[in-house]
Amino acid sequence: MEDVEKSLNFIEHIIEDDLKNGYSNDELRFRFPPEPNGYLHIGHASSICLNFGLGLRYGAPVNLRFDDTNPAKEEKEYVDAIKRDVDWLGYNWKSERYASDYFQQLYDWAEELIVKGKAYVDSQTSEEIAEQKGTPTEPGTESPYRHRSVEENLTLFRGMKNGDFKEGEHVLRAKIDMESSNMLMRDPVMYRILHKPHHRTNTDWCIYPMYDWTHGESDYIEQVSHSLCTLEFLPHRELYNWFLDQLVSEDKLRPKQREFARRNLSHTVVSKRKLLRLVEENVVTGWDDPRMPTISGMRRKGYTPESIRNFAETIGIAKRENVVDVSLLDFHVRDHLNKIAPRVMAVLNPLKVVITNYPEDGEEWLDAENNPEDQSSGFRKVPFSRELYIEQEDFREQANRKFFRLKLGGEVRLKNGYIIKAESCTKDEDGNVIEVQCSYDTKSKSGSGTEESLRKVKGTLHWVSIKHAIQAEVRLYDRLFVDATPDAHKDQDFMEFVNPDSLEKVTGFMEPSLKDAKIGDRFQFQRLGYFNVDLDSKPEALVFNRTVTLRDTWAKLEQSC
RNA sequence: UGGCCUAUGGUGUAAUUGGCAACACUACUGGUUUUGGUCCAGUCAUUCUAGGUUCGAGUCCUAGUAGGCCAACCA
Repeated sequence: MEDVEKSLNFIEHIIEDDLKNGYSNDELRFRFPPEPNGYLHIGHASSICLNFGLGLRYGAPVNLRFDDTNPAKEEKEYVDAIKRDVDWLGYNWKSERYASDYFQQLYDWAEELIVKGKAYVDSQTSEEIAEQKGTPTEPGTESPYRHRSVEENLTLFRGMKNGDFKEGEHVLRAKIDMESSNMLMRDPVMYRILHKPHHRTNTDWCIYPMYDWTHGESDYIEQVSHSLCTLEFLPHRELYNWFLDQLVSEDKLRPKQREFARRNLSHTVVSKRKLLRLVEENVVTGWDDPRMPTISGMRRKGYTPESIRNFAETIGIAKRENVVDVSLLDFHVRDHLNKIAPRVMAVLNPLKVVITNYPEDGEEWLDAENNPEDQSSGFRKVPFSRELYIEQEDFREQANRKFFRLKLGGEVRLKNGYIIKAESCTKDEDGNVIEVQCSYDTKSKSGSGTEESLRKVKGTLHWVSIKHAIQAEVRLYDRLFVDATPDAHKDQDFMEFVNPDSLEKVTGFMEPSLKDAKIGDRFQFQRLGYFNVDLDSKPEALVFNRTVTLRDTWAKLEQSC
């Protein structure tokens, strides 16, 4: 009765089948295996939610494993950033692992393969090896070193390990099938010489295992039951299984690799190379710029972990090409923020309003509801006085009846305050309205219970008392790209689609309750959107980011007005 | 010229494995509302094509078509 039977995705179907056919629930184990060579982005978030979500669903442990087999690209800084991001998303890993933990075991197994005649040292250049690899339509040819003796292979491999050779002099290759229709089975490289210090093993090793020789074996060591990766690894599965065949013992669980389609977000690029260009060419301010699709960027922008998890859950997982519309992410961000974000009033594009029949030095503190979605959030006080700011867009000298805002001779309610009527306005020499003179209905105060206070007027505006307002920098973000698939155009560089107006900085005027806002605090600026306090913010100089606008039916309607 | 994967509304996923194509988002209607927000109700599909099997096909068979992946000492 409680929850409607949720339909399973294809990965869950596989697991359910395995459970029916002999796997026990406590054999289930997953892992999230990033290479620590960059920052995590929304695509990784989807994979994190898949693996950790499965862990939660089946009560199974999930390891965080760093695939750190290439010291040329990897750094501790990224390890730390990745841990912080996964943690922020709200997931707990059972155990923190590193492929580098397994270097010795991997090496020992490699010697075993040599002894069994399943691996050999090749002494050709990488160009020669590539040449012999053939093409997808033509078979490869065998290396002249393919039939070295076990003794010679062992001697050479140990020499490689001991640092007797320069980079590129030798590699260790698996001896499989140079004519396989799967290029990866044509004697793949297992080890290469790299005289580079590793962020964890330092100079202990100068040979490093390749991905294919490392990943499945690491899964095996950790007894991962289902090793999930993206579709481009599908051809690797045959090799994954071949390596496992060489060393799996009967009494241990044999990991399975299964592949799913990576999620693509519209109006976004995620490749490290492209994000780096955005950073280097100063299109954004850094990897955590709120416009970046990195987890750190989304965190800074004010997205909540819950909204990202809900998003990942909603889009699901499958095997076909996809481009998820970014509006779905926006929906989940709004959906969660609507429930948790306190409402406040802030004016970003001020127009002065003078209440001519309000006392010159008058001031009163009105009750304002913090969140109509959350009764427990209570009320706060908001100051009212004779001179206020409203948004410029909220006043027109004249307008048709679809304009539910302030116009000359018309009435409108000030949120939490009084009903006012626009009597006149003054303009500068260019004809721009710079001030509106209004009268207020003295008995119409919100919540006072008077007949006047219950009057219905079409339109409620947010506002702020000028003399009480605090000023703050507000950063208004828009999509970084104007095209849905910026990097899918053959003849155009993705940089051509950068939105020139993705950031606008304004000075906002806010109700004084915001004075003590702390970095990361989230608010709804009523009628405008959700905002949070940026990292750059200081107590005396607050900085807000617009996380996402409110849904705006009026903006669409406006053209027709 | 080879091998492998995929195809369901504008978008992303479902369909008890052969039994009324469902859910969410978007868009559009209307209602409620002291946020043009939220909330509520409604509208939007020849399941890539053509044949076939069947009482019955998104699902099975055959032949096409389209898209993707594979030739790093990257992961």
